[in-house]
Amino acid sequence: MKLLDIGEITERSGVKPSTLRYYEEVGLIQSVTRHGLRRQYEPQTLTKLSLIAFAKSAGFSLADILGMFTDNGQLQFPRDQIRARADQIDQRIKELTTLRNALHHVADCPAPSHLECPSFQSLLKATGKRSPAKKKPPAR
Amino acid sequence: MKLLDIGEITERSGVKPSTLRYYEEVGLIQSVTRHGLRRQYEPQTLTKLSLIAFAKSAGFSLADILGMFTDNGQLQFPRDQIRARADQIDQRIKELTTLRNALHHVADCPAPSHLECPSFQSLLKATGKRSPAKKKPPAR
DNA sequence: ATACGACTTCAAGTCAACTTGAGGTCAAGT
DNA sequence: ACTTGACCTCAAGTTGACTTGAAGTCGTAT
Repeated sequence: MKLLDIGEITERSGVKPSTLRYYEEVGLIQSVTRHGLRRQYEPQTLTKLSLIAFAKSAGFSLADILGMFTDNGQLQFPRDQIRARADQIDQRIKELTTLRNALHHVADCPAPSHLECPSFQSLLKATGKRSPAKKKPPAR
Repeated sequence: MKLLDIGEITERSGVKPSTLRYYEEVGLIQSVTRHGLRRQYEPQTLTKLSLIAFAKSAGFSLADILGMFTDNGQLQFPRDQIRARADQIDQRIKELTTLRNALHHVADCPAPSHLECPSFQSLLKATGKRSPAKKKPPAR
């Protein structure tokens, strides 16, 4: 089985060497051996990196992702967690949709200043009033 | 015109005192005077905070938001910027929708391991292959 | 007059996910 | 034998948006 240099991994995955070393440091990936000092990776590392990119784009943190691999390196992406995340994303989509509609409205609204636009005002109320405790959207 | 203590602003806006001081430090809000050492805010600061919360949730940074206020403190939310942001959000919505559908599929897919699900594989390819340069979604 | 508690300042710390920089190593090509 | 350049390590820096902590001030109620 042919092993890959870090440069090759970078080229084929788009993930920078510094990031790869960082991922190794936090335990996300491993290099199987060294050629001199140089890390040698198994080709399947590329798949793993795709997996990581995917999970990241789904809003999982690196720590979350770390938990998705079993001790023997197998993927274990619990289905209920996936569903939960899908629901969060759904929620986020709804928020963003409201936001986008609001923005479109504001952009087209003939009121001289946005503050005078009634929709904008009620939008402000809606955005500003919720959650005097937490502010972050569920899935970034 | 009745002025408000920082505690009152906090209570009515949900924004913590430390955050309010920070916002003042970066020039987003101002306190009009002091009562002893204590900042006193005009009531319209609450509106401004709603505005800030709104813009933040639309994906604008504090620096962006700072640029939306003129020197005399008036709101100036350029319509073309708004449209551009709306389009970015639209794009993000599409990405998230794809993602959500993919997640739902994966959660329901009968393949024993996700890696064996063909849709998941092509999904990985799609997520992992784009942009060997930049990785961040446009509007978080 | 004194205590209380709500505020104040300022510097430093936090978080995630990396990136940067200085200085070093090593295998392969000439 | 030597140069090249791709890699290495390790500590420290970066970013944005705050938060925390220690030590101090002040108005108001008792």
